[in-house]
Formats: sequence, structure tokens, C-alpha cells
Amino acid sequence: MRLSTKGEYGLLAIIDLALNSNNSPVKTIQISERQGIPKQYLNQLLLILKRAGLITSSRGRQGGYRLNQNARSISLLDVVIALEGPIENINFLGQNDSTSNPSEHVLRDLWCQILSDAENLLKTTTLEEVCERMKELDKEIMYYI
Amino acid sequence: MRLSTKGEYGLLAIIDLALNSNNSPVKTIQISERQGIPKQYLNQLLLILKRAGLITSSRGRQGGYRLNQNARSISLLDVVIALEGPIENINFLGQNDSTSNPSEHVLRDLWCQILSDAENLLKTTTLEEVCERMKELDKEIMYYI
DNA sequence: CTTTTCTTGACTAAAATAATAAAGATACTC
DNA sequence: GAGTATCTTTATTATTTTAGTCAAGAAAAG
Repeated sequence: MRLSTKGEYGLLAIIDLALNSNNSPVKTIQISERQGIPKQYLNQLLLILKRAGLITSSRGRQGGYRLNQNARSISLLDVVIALEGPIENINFLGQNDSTSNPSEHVLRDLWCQILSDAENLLKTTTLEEVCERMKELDKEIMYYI
Repeated sequence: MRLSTKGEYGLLAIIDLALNSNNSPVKTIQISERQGIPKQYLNQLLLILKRAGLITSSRGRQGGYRLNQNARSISLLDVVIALEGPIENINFLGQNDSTSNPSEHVLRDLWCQILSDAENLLKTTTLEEVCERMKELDKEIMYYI
């Protein structure tokens, strides 16, 4: 459940798309500059998201990326799994039967609990939800000014 | 929140101590064999747990390790933090003020939520609790025979 | 047909992980 | 007190993961 820069950058990028790709596709370079992500690296991440079916691309002058689905139907879990692979089932050596080592069994059960809690939170948070929270944040900041 | 072998081995080792060090200290080699952990590597981990004040050691012929506190007062979080350091506050670059990037702010909040859920579960699970769960498991297995 | 963009695949540097090895210090036993 | 079993410390190494960089190719638009 650690988020590497891969996951972090990817999330920032797709949130950027959710906000900005409604009218026209968004170019890699634009995301790169807005979010402070190395352009070439971002390229790789966007391709991963594309292969996962979360975004679409078009080439040429007016090209760029946009969401492939409604922001409401993309969960953060979708994005994280696309980028970092299925959420780690723990290294536990004794992934064999539960008979092997009873303490591993207990630990594994506990870890499954932790991971499934995390997954649930990510699964129930959509890109749309994130965008709304950002708007709320903006409002709060406005009040201070 | 990923558990490396360091954390996993360390947890298995200290659970082993909770079960077996009541009468006499337990030697590295015994834990190593019971839990299938490379002996020299296990040494390092036990020393970390010792420096963290969770276990004590004695040298010489009857030497070995034992718990330094009651199994009831050692939480899995204590062990994990000793071995893997404080639970990762996420890489988020913009760890500066919340004004930087609003999407980072939203993501960071969400991640804090996930981590604190995980921490809570680990904090409220003690070594004693784990031992009890193991006994329950043994019972279940007995029934099958 | 030329430019802009995505696309692909190979390559690299740095860090973290997972050990291994060897020499030193302490305590028990004979 | 000699010897051995154990912990202790420090250094070294191999492998894997992370975080990129680079360069050449392919499609769409003007």
C-alpha cells in the first residue's frame, strides 16, 4: 500500500485530465508542467493508463489525452491498480496452505484486513469525488482572502 | 504499508518469543529453524528489536532472547515501527504547504486516512492477541482430525 | 509533406532489500 | 581460567525495484 511516484504521478495526471479534458484533449507537456512531472516519465504512465482503458489518446496537432469514461465511474483503485499492479498480497513466504505456520496464518489474516480496508476506501473514491473535494478546498481558501 | 521481509521476519520472531520465552531465553538458531529465517539476517532484526526496548538478550551458554514486556503491552505497531521505521507519510513531493497543488492536498488527506486506519488496527492488536488467535486456530484444526 | 503529437523499446543511475561474513565481547561450564 | 556458546558490531555484496532518460518510429492535422 505504499504509493510510489509512479502511482502518485499517475493519479495527479488523471485528475488533471478529469479537470481539463472536457473540451479538448490535454497534451503530455501541459500535464507535465502543471503537475511538475518529468515529461518522458509521464509519457510512460499515460500509456499504462491508456492500455488499462482509463484514458484515450489522439495523435497529431490537436492530439492529447482525455478520459475514456465518466469521471464518476473511475475509482482511484482502478488507477492505482493499473499503475502499481494488484495490491500486494504480502510477501508471506508461506503462501501455501494455512497449515504451514500458524503465526503466518494469523498475520496474513490481519494483513488482508488492512489491505481490504484500504482497497475499499480507494474503490469508493471516484475521480469526480476528488474533483469536488478540490472545489471545496478552493472555496475555503477563498474565504480566507 | 507494505511489509518487507524485514517486518515479516521480525514479527514472526517476536511472536515466537512470546510463545516460547516464558521459561528460558530463546536462541537465534531456534527461531531461525522454527520460522525458516536466515540466521545471520535474523540476528540483525533481533538487535533492532532489542534496541527498541521490546526484547532483552543474555549472552553465553544459556543465553538468548526474551520479551522485555508483557505480551499484552506490545502491539504489532510497536514491532513494525521498530523494524521499518515510522509508517510512511507518503512521498508526496508537495509536502510543503497545502496551497501548492490542490489535487495533492486531496490525495494526501485520503492517504492519511488509509494509513491511520492501518495504524489503528496494528496498534490495537497485541502479541497476546496474536497468540490467542493462534490457539483458536489450533483448536479448529483439532476438530477436523 | 512537414510538424506535432503519441508510441515503442532499450537503456541507465540510484536506492532499497535481503542477505553474508568476519571479528569482537560476554557469560556460562568444566 | 580455558574453552565454547551465544550475542554484538561492522563491513561487504548481490539482487531487485524505482525513477527516470534517450532515440527512433507512426499517425493525424494543417
